[in-house]
Amino acid sequence: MLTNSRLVHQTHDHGRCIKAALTRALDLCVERKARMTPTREAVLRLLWQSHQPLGAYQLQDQLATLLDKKIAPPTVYRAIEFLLQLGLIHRIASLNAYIGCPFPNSDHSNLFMICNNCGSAAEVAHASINELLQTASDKANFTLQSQTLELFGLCPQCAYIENKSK
Amino acid sequence: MLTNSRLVHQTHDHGRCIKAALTRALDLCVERKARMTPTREAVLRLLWQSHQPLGAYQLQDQLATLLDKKIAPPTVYRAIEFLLQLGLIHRIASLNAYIGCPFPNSDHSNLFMICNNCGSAAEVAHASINELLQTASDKANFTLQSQTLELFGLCPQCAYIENKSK
DNA sequence: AAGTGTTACGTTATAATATAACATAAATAT
DNA sequence: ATATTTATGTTATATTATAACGTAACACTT
Ligand SMILES: [Zn+2]
Ligand SMILES: [Zn+2]
Ligand SMILES: [Zn+2]
Ligand SMILES: [Zn+2]
Repeated sequence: MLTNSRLVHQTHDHGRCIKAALTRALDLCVERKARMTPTREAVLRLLWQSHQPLGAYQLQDQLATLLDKKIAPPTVYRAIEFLLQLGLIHRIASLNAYIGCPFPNSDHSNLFMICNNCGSAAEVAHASINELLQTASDKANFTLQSQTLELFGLCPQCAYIENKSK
Repeated sequence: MLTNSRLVHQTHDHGRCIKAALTRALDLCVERKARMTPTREAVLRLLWQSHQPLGAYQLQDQLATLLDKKIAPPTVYRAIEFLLQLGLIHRIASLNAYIGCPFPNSDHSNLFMICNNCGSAAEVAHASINELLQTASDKANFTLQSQTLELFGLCPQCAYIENKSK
């Protein structure tokens, strides 16, 4: 079970998260002969600014500040599309939002644990869940191609606080 | 494993599906002292007209025909909201679309198998998947409250046709 | 039956998310 | 240098969803 769940839900040296993500991204770009442009890098940075998914228009706002110029929606969506293609980020369908992928190299069917209270989202690659989904698909004669798996609830921190206040 | 997958992906007496859904809905309304109005019933009918999820604006179009009058978005969304509350329909987040629930009584965390080719969606309540998701959440100290689980691929029929044509 | 509160619907406007279409600029290849 | 590809700028618009406020229908009390 590959996950960034500990990290996401605890205070940590977050500068490292960002730096590591950028390094991975640059490596992947070299490998795939893709170009990491300023806009694309800025979007990736913003998506790693926190462990909370951001919407396209939140990104747009923050890009204006970061790049010090107005960016129109198509540009934002193009950068998002590019990063999605490379597997550097994911889309959280139930939130219409995007988040950096902590392990873009490993070919994974991912799962997210999203906190209803603080909005943080941890990614989990859980082999046995994926196997079970595959088995269930097989049994139904369904040819599984992709999946959206988003769990909502309370992260450890928020659950702790909630319990305390009772 | 509770599922309507066989039914969804095969030709069947679909009138029965619709009739059964309406009966269940009316029963539930009596039980909950909720009102099944013409608009609400029409939306439910439309969502059972096929086993494919429909978007709110598709519903709007079809409502115009079915009720023989123009219906504005808020009315459509109100009916959707009502049916969602009663658990009579589900929202498919990755499609922004809605579909009738085949077993609204059983308290279930559901899963959908959605065909990328024909758009049909089967619902599956799979206890061991849910248990595993619960276990994974527990391990991560995550308090699971709800889930979105949508599998995309090819339904048996479409997979069969695809194989044949190769 | 009349009055009262509640629930649902009508209507208009608008918010939020996403893409189409076409022009320009920058990078890469020949 | 020129041609080709790739990325971005720009304008307009499509798609999904909700806010706000008024009216009508229903249901309960008296
Ligand atoms: Zn971090
Ligand atoms: Zn939290
Ligand atoms: Zn049917
Ligand atoms: Zn199909």
